[in-house]
Amino acid sequence: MPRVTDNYRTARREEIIAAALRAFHRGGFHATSMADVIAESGLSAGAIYGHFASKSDLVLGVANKVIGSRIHDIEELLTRDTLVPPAGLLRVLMAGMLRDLGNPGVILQLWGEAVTTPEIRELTTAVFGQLQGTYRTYLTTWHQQEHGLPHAEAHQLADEQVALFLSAAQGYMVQSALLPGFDDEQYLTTVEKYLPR
Amino acid sequence: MPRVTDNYRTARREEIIAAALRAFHRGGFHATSMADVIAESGLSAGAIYGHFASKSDLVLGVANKVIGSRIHDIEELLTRDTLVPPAGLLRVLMAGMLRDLGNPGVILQLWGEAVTTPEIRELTTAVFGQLQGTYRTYLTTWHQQEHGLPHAEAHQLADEQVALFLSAAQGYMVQSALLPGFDDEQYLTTVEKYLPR
DNA sequence: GTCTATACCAGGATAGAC
DNA sequence: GTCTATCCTGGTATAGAC
Repeated sequence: MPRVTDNYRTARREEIIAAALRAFHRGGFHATSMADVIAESGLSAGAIYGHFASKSDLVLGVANKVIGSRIHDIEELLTRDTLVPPAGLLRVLMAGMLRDLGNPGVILQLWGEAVTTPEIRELTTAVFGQLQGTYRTYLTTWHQQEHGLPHAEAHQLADEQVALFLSAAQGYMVQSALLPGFDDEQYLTTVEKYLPR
Repeated sequence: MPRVTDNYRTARREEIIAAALRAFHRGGFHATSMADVIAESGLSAGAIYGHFASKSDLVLGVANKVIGSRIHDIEELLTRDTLVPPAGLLRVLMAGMLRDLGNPGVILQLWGEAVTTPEIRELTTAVFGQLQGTYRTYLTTWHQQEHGLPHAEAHQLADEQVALFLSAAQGYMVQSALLPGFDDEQYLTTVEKYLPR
């Protein structure tokens, strides 16, 4: 089992995915043809179909990439031991998203796609689950440490507050993608001010 | 200028739009073919192309319908003189949306589409603008009446809080469409509890 | 593994009769 | 205004050489 070849394969896949992401970023999933992706990648049809069985397979690959980065961010956050306020999580997540996506539009497209495409839906469900879980854990710890609540109480509080933070994240994405004069700094400040601390 | 004919025309258009909405609701904008819409409407290709120039024209018609209902809801709310708490607005808006959409998925698809299609984007921008404006007005009045704040102060407060309510609405849609165990009543209760009153 | 060239088809749109 | 039948393009995917 040739080790070098494996590395090569995955590298090529990444390369293609990156190109596809750029292309989709411009035109969305459906308006973008394989020819566009091919042009963007600088490769050929044959090369791409050697790595991805179909266009939807490629879309799935891109979705995994986009969403995998989020999961990575979350896990990275969990390894830290300094406890920033819950709203701070939001800052980190949104910054991470902008960093490696450039623009939150692709996320909205993914959500739209998730409504009707089972595979994509599974992905988004998984991420929301992760996000939920992370925030729940975070908030529970937070309420214990910061307000000295017993675990059970902290947990219950966390449980009911999770949805708000989820909304704050989702609202950020929608508004930054579609609201002309969106001011992200202003938004995050407001969230910090009003969401539970 | 035949008056009856005009009524007839718009009625047909509505009929077609309703059928298209049902079809899109099942399969999304892109996976749904004109053949699907035609079957769903019980009409023929010729009939539909007599009323809509193209598929994207039809999508635009559907978008206008979906989004027009929201604007109508908002205006309806503004005519009332009893002032419900700001979070109550949310209740009414979400209920209205579910009433005549059945399911918020189409909204997510619309957002995804808005990212790359200028005409759809204009529509969503318009609605967000309306929503923003409505909430701003509402919150301003609310803070004056409920907390006796002077207008300027109330206005400023309203200004910074708007984004939160927008997020609450957007989060509701995303979560109810894509989060398996979403409990809408629970969500609204939480929003009422934590968002500014 | 990658290239070029091409087969093949889904589906949007139209022509022409009624 | 609406119908049926059909055209035709854009775009996915493959065949076969290198």
